[in-house]
Amino acid sequence: MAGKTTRIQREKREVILDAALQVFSENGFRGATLDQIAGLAGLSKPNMLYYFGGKEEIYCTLLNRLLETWLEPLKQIRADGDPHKQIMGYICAKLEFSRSYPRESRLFANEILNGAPRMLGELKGPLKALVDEKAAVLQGWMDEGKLAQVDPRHLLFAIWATTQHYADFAVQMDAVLGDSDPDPIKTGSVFLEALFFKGLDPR
Amino acid sequence: MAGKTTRIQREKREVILDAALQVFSENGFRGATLDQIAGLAGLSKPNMLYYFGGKEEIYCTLLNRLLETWLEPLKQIRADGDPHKQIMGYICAKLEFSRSYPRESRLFANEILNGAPRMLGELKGPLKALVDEKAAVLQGWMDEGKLAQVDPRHLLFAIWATTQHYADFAVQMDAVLGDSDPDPIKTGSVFLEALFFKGLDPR
Amino acid sequence: MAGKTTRIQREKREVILDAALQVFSENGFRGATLDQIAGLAGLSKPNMLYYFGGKEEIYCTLLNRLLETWLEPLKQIRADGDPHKQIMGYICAKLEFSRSYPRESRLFANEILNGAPRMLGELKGPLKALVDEKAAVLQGWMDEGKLAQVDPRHLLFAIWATTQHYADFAVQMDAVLGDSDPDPIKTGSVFLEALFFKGLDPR
Amino acid sequence: MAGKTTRIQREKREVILDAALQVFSENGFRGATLDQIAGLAGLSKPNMLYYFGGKEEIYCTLLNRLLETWLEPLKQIRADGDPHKQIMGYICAKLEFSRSYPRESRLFANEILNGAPRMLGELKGPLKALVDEKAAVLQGWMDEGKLAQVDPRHLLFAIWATTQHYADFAVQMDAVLGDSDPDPIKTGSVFLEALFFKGLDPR
DNA sequence: AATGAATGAGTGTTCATTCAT
DNA sequence: GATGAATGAACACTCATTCAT
Repeated sequence: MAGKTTRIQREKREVILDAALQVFSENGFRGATLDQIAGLAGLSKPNMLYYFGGKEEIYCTLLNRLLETWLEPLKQIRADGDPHKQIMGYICAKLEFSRSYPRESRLFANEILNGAPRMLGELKGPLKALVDEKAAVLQGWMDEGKLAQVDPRHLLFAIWATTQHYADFAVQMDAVLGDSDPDPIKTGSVFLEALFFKGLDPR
Repeated sequence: MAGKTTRIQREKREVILDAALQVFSENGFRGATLDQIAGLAGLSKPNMLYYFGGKEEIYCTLLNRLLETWLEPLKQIRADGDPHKQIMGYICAKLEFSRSYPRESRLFANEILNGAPRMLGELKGPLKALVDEKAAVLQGWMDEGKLAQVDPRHLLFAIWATTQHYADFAVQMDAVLGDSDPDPIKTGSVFLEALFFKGLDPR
Repeated sequence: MAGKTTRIQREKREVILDAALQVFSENGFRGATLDQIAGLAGLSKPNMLYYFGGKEEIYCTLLNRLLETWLEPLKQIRADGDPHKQIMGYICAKLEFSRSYPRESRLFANEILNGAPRMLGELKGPLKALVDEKAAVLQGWMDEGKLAQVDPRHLLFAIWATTQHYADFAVQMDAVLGDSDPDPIKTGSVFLEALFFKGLDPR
Repeated sequence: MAGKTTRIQREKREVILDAALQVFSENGFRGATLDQIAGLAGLSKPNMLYYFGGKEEIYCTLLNRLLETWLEPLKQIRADGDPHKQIMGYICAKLEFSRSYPRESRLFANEILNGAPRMLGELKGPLKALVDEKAAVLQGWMDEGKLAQVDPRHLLFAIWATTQHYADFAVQMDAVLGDSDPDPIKTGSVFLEALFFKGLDPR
């Protein structure tokens, strides 16, 4: 019995979160209104607030969820794998994320752009720790001569920047590309693999 | 007489625009309030609206100005120059822009992220035309064997993404880098030059 | 069957009324919320409204009950008793009421203070009648020389004011007394008895 | 010039405060609405909030003002005066206050009744200090045999209770008295002077 | 050119009450 | 009897804009 009720609750919460993701990613925290979210979710505003305590709570729920999946691909980089394969795999995973979850990417970008008021702790804590760890892995590969000697953290920044760009700046890309490229992310994938493969070649 | 008044008017408009840039870049269009801008500019709200018709007008004035300087570095790429020098120069110019005008970069990013409702025309028009032109230049260099064969537009995207990242995601960078890197843009410059130089090498 | 259900119903109603008394006396009618009351009573809000028609009904039920016990001590004053004993007994009874039922006293005070919108009829009817009756008793004692000649109604007002003060203004008393007086009502009892005894002495 | 503008502002603030006093004293803090106050003051709600930061600020402004005048009569009690005259003067002053400022008295009573959440500090600080000081004066008179030996603080409580009763419980008094007493405070004054004069006689 | 004052349309949130089960 | 869900009406407060001077 409790299971069934919970299922309904979960479903409604999902509907709300999905609508909220849409609205927050398009308008940022302050720009979004609960009216928009409720309307998109097909609920009355007070009813929505029956499932979530408030605007902030909805937003933070989204952010917290996002962060988990956000860090996941980077965690997959293993020191005992082939450097180029690992990095290419990471780039592809990030691009896939931009393709499948562009709204999440824009939500994240919006938060950072506005100074990350609700996520700075996560960035300075878990993210920094993970980057430190993986930067050491990259540095190890460079020291072994398997990778060009570059700053490992800035390499990660470049991967983030280029791959997330396909989600965050999609409007600009579409405007610039017109109808010429039916699948920009595919084209981008080919380009980025080439760029980073050659650019990181140790020779 | 009109000349003297105009000078004062221009100065006040500059003060307002500077304050507006600050506030809009930190909070986005909807997140910013005229109170904040007026306060930062040291004017009363009604007085500010004597110089600008409204919130939208201030914002659009900023955007329009921005676009001019935004396109400038790209225009500098000349077909008769050395490909690598030209591209490295562009990257440096973009990075310098991120260093000197991070607020402008974030303003632009915010606008794109939110769907570019007030700039889509500019993107589809002037920007697309310029990109088409310069993409042809890049393609020419590639055809001449002076540059690796890659998609020229996505190359531009990558340059934009990586260089603007130093302004738009500065908060994240600072969080991840801690106090270790006193000048991340300098480090980034070295890294990006290496990446793109090697990555675009025609061999 | 109806008897058994009724017993449960009565018990639940008691639980609700007790919680409501707590909340209403602390926050007034408008300041109190059904959520608070239901939470304190350990019931769900809709379930609580199964037992009472609404906020108003709960509140009025409390008020009506209160009035009965409120008038009770005054009724005990008998014309054939000893004047001083009767009056001292009344003062003591009122003080005991302030000690044992401070929440009821504050509920009453709140209602009067707010203009007695839900109790004015009771005041003008039963209360006035009772006061008129007992005022005549007091007047009789005065005419017989057993009590100082004072306005009997204002004497009652003074007794009400001073005794109820120990419940209604308890917060202020505690603040003023600090920790010096472990039992202010006891001290007050001694004081009030002295004051009224001497003050009403016919000599 | 600044003076004239300030005068208008002050006048509006006064109008608002007067309306707020009316509404808050009738309904308590939570029971009062800004709509009521603004309507009574003849202003739109946002315009009212142009003069005061919010509901709390209006309320606290009232409370702070009140406290000053509230303590004033008690301060007038002088150790070198005649005990009975001083006390009778204090009672009269308090009664006058109840006559002239019944809304202020009810505002105060409401705040205390609800636990004094916004005034407890003032009660424990300045009020307690003043009471301690004046209680010592009273005690001195008692030690000199000029006043009956009673607890001086509870004497003050009794004076407060009886005099404020004429403002706080006016509705009840009117209901009980009907039309018989055209000036209850006058009658009360006579009664209270008799009560306290005889009640505090040292013999 | 500048400002105090004013306001209508929102904006997040609360709450008593009702509905469906 | 009991509860999760839903809602309309309020409510405190914000904000871009306008008006009067």
